[in-house]
Amino acid sequence: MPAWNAYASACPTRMVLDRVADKWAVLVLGLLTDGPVRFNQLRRAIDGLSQKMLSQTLKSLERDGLVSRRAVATVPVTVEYSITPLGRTLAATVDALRVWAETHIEEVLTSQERYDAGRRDAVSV
Amino acid sequence: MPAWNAYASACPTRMVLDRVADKWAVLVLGLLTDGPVRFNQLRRAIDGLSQKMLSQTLKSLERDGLVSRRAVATVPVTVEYSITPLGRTLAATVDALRVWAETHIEEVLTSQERYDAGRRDAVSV
DNA sequence: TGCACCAGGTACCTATTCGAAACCACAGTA
DNA sequence: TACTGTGGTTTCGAATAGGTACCTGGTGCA
Repeated sequence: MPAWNAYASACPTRMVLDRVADKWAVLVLGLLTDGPVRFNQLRRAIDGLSQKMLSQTLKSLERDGLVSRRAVATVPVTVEYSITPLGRTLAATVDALRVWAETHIEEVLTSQERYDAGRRDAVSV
Repeated sequence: MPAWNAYASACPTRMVLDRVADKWAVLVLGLLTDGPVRFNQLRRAIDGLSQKMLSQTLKSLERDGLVSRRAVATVPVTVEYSITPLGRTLAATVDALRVWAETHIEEVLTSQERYDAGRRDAVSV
């Protein structure tokens, strides 16, 4: 355990941020917490998500071991995606972020309004 | 409190993710937890950060009420940036994410290696 | 006089990203 | 025969992010 330094470039923790930064990834991860979902089910569930981005996102998530893919030899070959235990722990952590957002969003919005309304009074030279 | 739905597009919590997605923002926020820092101090502290991105990042952070800006009328006019109480709570939450990354990074890397080494055996048709 | 440093702003240019859409093979249905 | 739905891949083009470089403008220093 080399005690990763987040301030060094090329830090592995940066990768986690990149994954969380991907809005589709967190949405997919969130949907999968309730159980396995098929490809086109996901596509229809998340508005604005193209099949390209979905397959790309799922590939990344699978590569990171956050979701698992299972192809079922049904009539037209359906593919089931489910969240892994590891993915579940990340989803829980991201959820903490969601809680923060819900808790403090009003403060942030208030600050933004004050800022956008020209905070000339805030200039404390 | 409308119980924000993260699955609806244009959700405010999305904004929080976008902010966390900005690697420079989290790094700046992290540096400011130790105390006020000046503009060029930040720039020198974070390798690879251009002044354009720094000023852009600081502006966003200030707009969101996460950091506060204070211009000091010293010899060549220095500007001091410090973290706000609100910013500190976000930094703490993001820190949880960092902890997750440090804890599980090896699992993720292992998974990636297995994936990249051609997981033909994983095809379970 | 010329250079450097402070805190940025601005213009340009490139690389990545991402959506739209076409294409794939297969099988059931009308 | 033609169309639908399954799970994707590929290509194209537009938008955006972000780095480089140059600008202000005041001041101390050589």
